[in-house]
Amino acid sequence: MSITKLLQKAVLTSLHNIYQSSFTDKDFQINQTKPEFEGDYTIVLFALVKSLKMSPDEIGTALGEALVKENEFITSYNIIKGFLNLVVADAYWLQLLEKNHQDVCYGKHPMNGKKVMVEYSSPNTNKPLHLGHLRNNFLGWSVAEILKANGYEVLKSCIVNDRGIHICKSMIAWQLFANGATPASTQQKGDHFVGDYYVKFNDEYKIQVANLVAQGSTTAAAEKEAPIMQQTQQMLQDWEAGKPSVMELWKKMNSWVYEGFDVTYKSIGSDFDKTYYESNTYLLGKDIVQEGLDKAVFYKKPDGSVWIDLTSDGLDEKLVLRNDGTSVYITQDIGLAKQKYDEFLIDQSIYVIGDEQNYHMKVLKLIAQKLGLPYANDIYHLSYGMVELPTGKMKSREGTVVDADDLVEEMIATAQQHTEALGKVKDFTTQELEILYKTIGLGAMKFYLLRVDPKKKMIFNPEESIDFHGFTGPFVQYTYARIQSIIRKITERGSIDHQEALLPLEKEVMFILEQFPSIIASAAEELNPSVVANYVFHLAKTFNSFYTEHSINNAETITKKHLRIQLAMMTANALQNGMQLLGIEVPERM
RNA sequence: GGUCCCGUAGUUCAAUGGAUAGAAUAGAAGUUUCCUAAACUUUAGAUCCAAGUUCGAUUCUUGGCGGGACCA
Repeated sequence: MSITKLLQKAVLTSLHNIYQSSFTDKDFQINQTKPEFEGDYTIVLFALVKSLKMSPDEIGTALGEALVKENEFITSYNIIKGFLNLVVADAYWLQLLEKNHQDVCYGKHPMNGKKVMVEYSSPNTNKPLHLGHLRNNFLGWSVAEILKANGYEVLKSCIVNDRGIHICKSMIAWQLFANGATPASTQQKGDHFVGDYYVKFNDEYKIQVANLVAQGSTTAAAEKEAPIMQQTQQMLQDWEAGKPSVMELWKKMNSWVYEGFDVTYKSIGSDFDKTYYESNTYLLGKDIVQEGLDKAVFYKKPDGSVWIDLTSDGLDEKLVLRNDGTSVYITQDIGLAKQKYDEFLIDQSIYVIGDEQNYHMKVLKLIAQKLGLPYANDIYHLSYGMVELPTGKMKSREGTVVDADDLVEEMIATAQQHTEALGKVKDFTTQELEILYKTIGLGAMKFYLLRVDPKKKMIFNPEESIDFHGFTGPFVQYTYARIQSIIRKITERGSIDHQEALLPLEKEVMFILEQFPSIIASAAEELNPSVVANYVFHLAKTFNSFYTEHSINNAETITKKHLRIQLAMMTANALQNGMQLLGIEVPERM
């Protein structure tokens, strides 16, 4: 049990003993004591003042006395302006250390029998991944790991947007301009190759529209009539009709893209237990439309289109089936949500999708609820903010989109430069160096994108992202590597002296280590990896202060040495486990 | 027009309604005969504005101002 829970229970018991009435944990708060006061944890007394009609000092004194008397792990107390500061016994921290310093599972929670699906990544097959996708991928993967560490069975899934007008655009452009070129013939990664034709489409389209406008068309008419657009629309129809030549081209170009994606996914460490393709799911949900009509949740307009009225929930009327009988995104999404639930019997369905789709996801959940679908309440949109550049939003038209592959390459190259400049690993083999550069470069990038609260939009500053100092992945990795270096030199282990008083920095590190299980739990509750990133940095930072101040191998006494070795081991373990939850490896040397 | 989100040091980020608002980076000054200086120490610097609720508000409410997203 965590120390805060122990304290909570102790306070409730003491309060009951003193005042003979029952309280709940909502009647008081437990905070960490501010460093300028003596103590480890603090009970805020103000909330009790009202119900007990006594001064904070009176309550604090009675409570403090009782707590110290009734609990071995609380040694003393002091009261300052309505705050009851409690000192936790050194023995408590020491037994925590002795018990857990070798436990590689420290911080993780037992299986809870619940099954969750996390859908993330979800790329389009008309262009390569960019910076925004990276935030999505790292978030999704990390959230899945965090849930696993909290005892959930997790399925990672991905829906590939492999059909539709945008896919046809690159197909048309390839037909028109490629002269049979392929990724192999141009030595290009498949996703980039296809992405280039998507760009070519837009270039040509722009020219054609301009020409039509010059000939007297209105812009709106020109955009509709441009020959290349007409061809694309025709191709979409052919695709839906299953025309063999179109299907063949579609399959060929998509396979190029998948080859490219595979390389990227492998390098950034994304993986999936189940991949859905929109070409297989886009017809789903039509049966649900009928069900909705039967239940009068949906209604039909005179033109035959089907709608749902969400105005009573503060939203709009929403189209669920077009008058030509084709479905819209929301229909498919409801269909896929049902399929996921039916196929895997999941308890919760998490969607890692950008906040631009907040409205859409709200509608999805609401429709599911109105239809009375059993999984409706377990749909959760993990909404994250867009990644912007210091100069503003990324715009493909202005060529400011940061490509994922380029970025990865750049980060690894930067890691190499820094490492070479420091010259600490000259004895590494070429292969070891390659692994190290990747570990550091990707570690820096993942940490940079995960350290911010997912809900908030973030600014990606290229210069800042390649800085390996301060609040960064390499900082944490470095702390880990230094500890490993010490541990490698250790020849003996021994027991620790429980009588010896803890130094402030020793205690501070243990204090932070104690919180690790609670941190993992709240990261899962909030579905927020930045909680872990902040924690791991804080731990590393505090350990580094301890490390410079106190020698481990040349400690004052042999028992101190044993204690500090255990402290270092437990810290390294927590750092490694915490980083693992973020999808970041830690090197033994750097 | 409607719905929603966001305004914290120069910059990028923290802070279940609690004590003197924390970090990082950039700035200034230091630390290496000693376990990896990708480190450590010291220093200066911020809650958009105005009301309200509260013993207490960065946090909750309302209204402004500024920025962003989405819906037709």
